[in-house]
Amino acid sequence: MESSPSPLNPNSPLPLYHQLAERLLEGIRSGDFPTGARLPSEPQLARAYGIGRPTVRQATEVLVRRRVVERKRGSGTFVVDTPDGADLLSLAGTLASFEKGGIEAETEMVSAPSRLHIEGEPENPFEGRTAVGFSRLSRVQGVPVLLEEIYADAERFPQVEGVDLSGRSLSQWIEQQYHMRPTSADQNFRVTPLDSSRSALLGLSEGDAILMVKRTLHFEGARSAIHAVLYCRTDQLVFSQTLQGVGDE
Amino acid sequence: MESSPSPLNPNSPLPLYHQLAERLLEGIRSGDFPTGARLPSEPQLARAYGIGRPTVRQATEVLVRRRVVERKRGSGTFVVDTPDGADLLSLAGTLASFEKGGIEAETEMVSAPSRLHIEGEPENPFEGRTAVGFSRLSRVQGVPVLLEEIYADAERFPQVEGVDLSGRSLSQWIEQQYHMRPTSADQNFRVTPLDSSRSALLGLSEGDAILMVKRTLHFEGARSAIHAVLYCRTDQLVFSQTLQGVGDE
DNA sequence: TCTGACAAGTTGTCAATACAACTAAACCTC
DNA sequence: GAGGTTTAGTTGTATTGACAACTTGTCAGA
Repeated sequence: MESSPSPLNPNSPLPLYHQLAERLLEGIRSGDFPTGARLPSEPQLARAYGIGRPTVRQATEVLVRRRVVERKRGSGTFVVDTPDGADLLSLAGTLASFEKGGIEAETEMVSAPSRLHIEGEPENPFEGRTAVGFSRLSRVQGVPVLLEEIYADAERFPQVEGVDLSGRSLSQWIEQQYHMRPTSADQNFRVTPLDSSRSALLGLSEGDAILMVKRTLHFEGARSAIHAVLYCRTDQLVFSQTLQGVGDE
Repeated sequence: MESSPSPLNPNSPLPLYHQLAERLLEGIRSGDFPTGARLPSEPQLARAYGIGRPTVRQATEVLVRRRVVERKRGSGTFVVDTPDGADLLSLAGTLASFEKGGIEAETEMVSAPSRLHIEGEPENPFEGRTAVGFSRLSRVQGVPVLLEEIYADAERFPQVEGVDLSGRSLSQWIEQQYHMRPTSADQNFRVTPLDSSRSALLGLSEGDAILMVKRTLHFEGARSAIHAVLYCRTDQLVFSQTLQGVGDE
């Protein structure tokens, strides 16, 4: 490790352990700590940043939980290989997963965000209420692969109406705008025949079977804040998912 | 809280924080702490069990991570509503999810575990090697809903061959037998036409579209240890999933 | 050259202590 | 009865310190 790093800011609203976690993450992302590299030991980090070892452990615990590093008793803390692939059905938003998986997708709005009164959709958490709804279609190499119909809580995120979301993740926009991240999601999967309008959008025939995923995202302090229905052309793209264990490890 | 609870065992190989986490979980599962109930405070638990508050916090952190409880600064630690439903496509095994969701499913073996040489299946991690393979069919109210073709690493889990897995989760069996839990899973989703043998098993017609999920489970120290192909009758059962955030919260 | 012992490092667990930030209930006043 | 203040509790963050369990590297002896 280089000479004494710049100190953490004890007056920051971010706790010290959090600041250190971000520092270490920066180091990993910048290539200072490539995959397989061993991080400075806990006592070393404690000395270098002038904090206690339990605080260092809390920082590395954050990275352990994110699967960025793993700790080996007696050996050290190592940077872990981050799995590739378009993790479209995991918690990260769909467009974020395209980016992460290195897939060039072009997304166009099918309908712009506007207030909709939701009726007759019992699985939609906004049933009987008003949501901001919009839809968009993603293509890979010109072929439609994903149609999304998205509903956001109009009261929670009133500014959604004015945003161009053709090229960006709604979750990322919410994180940037409201500093909230999805904490969990519920989704279910069905094979369903397409109606005529959706089949036209997706380049299929009416009645063709397609994978439909209904997803409800929960944010801290805002349960069921976003609902999305995804129509996935699994014949054109592998819709993958990585699940992480939730127990203590 | 009742009078002094029985003490934790400091000589146990399970750490104290882990023992306390299990005690609290027992209390939640037994109904002592129903949904919404407030757990004894951290100082109270520390006094009651004769341990330090950081150790209590470690115990409750385990339960926070499992989404069993949530902590509210200034208020306390509360038991969280555990979502219902058959979480079949999450990390827990399929049969475990039936049980958890209160769905009575009858499962029969279609083929018993036997050593198979895997050829011509590039997505199977045992391609070109020998795995222990078997298949089973689950019915709900007499209707087939799920066909599973499962492959386990023959070298890792040689004893699979002799086990009756018609009514029990392979993951749970592995945990019991080898003390290993799945740490993560990769899966992908496709809509595919059924061949004649599988359609017969599932009560469908050859060529009918079905949701096919290919899943690879990773255990500590045993990556890609189990591979399963699931054929899901989404017309007969809701195949749901709960995803948890991985970041620090 | 190999093996075993030892030393020095690592992470894992645990504790006491202190203060900050927050919540909820009780109490007092109008 | 309502509103504001105070009090006593809660969780969150942090520190110092200690010992256990493990790994790795070095060294000495066979």
